[in-house]
Amino acid sequence: MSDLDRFESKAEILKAMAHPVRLMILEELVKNPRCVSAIHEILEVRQPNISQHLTILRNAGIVGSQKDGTYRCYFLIKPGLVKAAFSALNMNWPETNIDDVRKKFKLALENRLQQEQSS
Amino acid sequence: MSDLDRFESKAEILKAMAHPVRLMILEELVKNPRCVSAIHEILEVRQPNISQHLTILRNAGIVGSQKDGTYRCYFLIKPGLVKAAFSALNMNWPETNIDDVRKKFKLALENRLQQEQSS
DNA sequence: ATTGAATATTCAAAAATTCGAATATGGAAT
DNA sequence: ATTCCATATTCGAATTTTTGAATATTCAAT
Repeated sequence: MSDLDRFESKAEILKAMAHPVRLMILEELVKNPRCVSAIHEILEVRQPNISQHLTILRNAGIVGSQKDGTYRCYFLIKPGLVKAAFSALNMNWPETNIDDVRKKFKLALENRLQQEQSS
Repeated sequence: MSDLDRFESKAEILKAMAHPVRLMILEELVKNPRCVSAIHEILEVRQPNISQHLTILRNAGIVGSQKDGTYRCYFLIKPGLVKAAFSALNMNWPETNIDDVRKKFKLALENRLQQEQSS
């Protein structure tokens, strides 16, 4: 697997998640499997559009679905992944200290210039 | 903050990360602050394009930068966020058992229909 | 068979993203 | 002052995403 390929599939997952409506859908699905009309009641988004977003999530392998009569039930294929992503986004992360950056950068730069000379 | 707004900013972050080249850049920055030319050496991407991707990451508040002479050093503003995101993506998550879904969905559906009647 | 409810698909237009090419800026060194 | 190096910006074309509108499909119930 090429260096770029390694990230293609991860980018696909992130891209599929990277939409406010789809995030809202996923938040619902974290709590419970839901059929389209249940999602439709919660979100102020037209039904065909919800189906479109669900298709995107399905194609990305993030959700799966199962029919029950005229209903279709959607669920998270890897709930852990979605939960972990949400928790990463919700966490109040500390911000980098700029002085640390300066130190590390100086070191990295010196190493790089040294390598250039020796090669 | 409206229900939709809550997810707008999270979607912005995910969208900014959701590109293979930007993921590669972020993976480098997890290890160390880097200047543009260092990134350019690692990735097979033209320099202006790297600057464009860095601008996207900067606008999303994911990276910051600091000048040193003609170099400009980029760093992660919230390394924890990026690390958590990578670890979520790298983890080998277990997949949902389809029978669990059936049970949960039946329950959720029944509750929903009951609520409709009583209202 | 027909109807109605739940969901999906198609199409088109607007908006956003992507990236190369060319060019610009800004600092260092001569 | 000029040149060189590191980086940024602009512009345009190709592609992709987004969403509404209209329509199609599928199943259940009558």
